[in-house]
Amino acid sequence: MGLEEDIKQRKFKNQYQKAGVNLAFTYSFMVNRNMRMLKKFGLTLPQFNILRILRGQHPKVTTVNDLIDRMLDKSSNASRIVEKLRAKNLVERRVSELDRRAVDISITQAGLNLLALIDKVEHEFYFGIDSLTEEEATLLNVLLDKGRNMNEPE
Amino acid sequence: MGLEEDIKQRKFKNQYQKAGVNLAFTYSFMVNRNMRMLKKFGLTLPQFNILRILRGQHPKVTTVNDLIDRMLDKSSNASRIVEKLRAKNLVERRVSELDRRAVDISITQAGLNLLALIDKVEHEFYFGIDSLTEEEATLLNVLLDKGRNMNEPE
DNA sequence: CTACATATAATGTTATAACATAAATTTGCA
DNA sequence: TGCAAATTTATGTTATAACATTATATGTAG
Repeated sequence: MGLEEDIKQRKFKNQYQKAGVNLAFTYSFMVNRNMRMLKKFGLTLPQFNILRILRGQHPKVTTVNDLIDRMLDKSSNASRIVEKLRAKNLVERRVSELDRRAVDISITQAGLNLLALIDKVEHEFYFGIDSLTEEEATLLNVLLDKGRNMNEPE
Repeated sequence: MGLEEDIKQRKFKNQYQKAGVNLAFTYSFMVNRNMRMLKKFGLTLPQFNILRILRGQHPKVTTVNDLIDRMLDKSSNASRIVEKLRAKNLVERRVSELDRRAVDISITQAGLNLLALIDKVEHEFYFGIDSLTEEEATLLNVLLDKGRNMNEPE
């Protein structure tokens, strides 16, 4: 279904305006689906994203600052999300030896096990796997990357 | 800058996985910018979206149910967002004559004036206007529409 | 006409996001 | 060295989102 029908009777002034709305609508569509799926595993989307970053670094540790850098949404609540994960024994937290301000975080075996479980349905996080060819998906990525290059407003 | 550099050192298994992450990252990029801009006008993004729906219907009225249908994120808090707008005299609310459960909402002249002001910087909501050709933007829209067609997971 | 199901909006509650500030440590430099 | 500035994380506060419930009105079957 095209965007105009999805959000009902709206004309767009140009393709750039439509792309902005389309991006938001498509994201919302995707993220609702992802949240529903993750809920079955007892995770929120930010918790899942942080777990994945930690797995990517494993067995190296990751500081809170590193997490914030790599998070998609740059939330300032990384500490609290980590604490939620720690309460579930999915991560460990330890004051860094080198810099006692910093906190080294690492994923636990339980965390790795949970992610391994989620990996089995990972395709549900993919976008367009049912409907785009590999070439189309590649092109979509190129266009998204390119579209983010904008001039600073004012 | 490409996605891999933006979120630092990550390899994707395939273009569909990358597209899912890319969509979230690009949306976050865009929405942060939009929120910052709207804040100057004293609006949040959901408030702005509702105002625009109301303007699209103007001078017809719109019920809360209609709003929920047309909202991008299907928030269940439409009533409260409308109340925020009413407190700023940007919308009016009146119990429907035909169905006394329903509430007719309409944008006020002040609301129209505010949107007219924002219209002048509307291009900041556009995606890719600085970097995509019209053809590329059109193609992006086609790919997003197409990519949303997925099979229902279980 | 009554009783019950449905529709519509508002509200209560809990969790999270956004923003500001605080506390502890490190760094750089006079 | 000593001290201000910067860095890193945690926490306080307010606003909003998500989810459930309630209140009121309408539709409908008997």
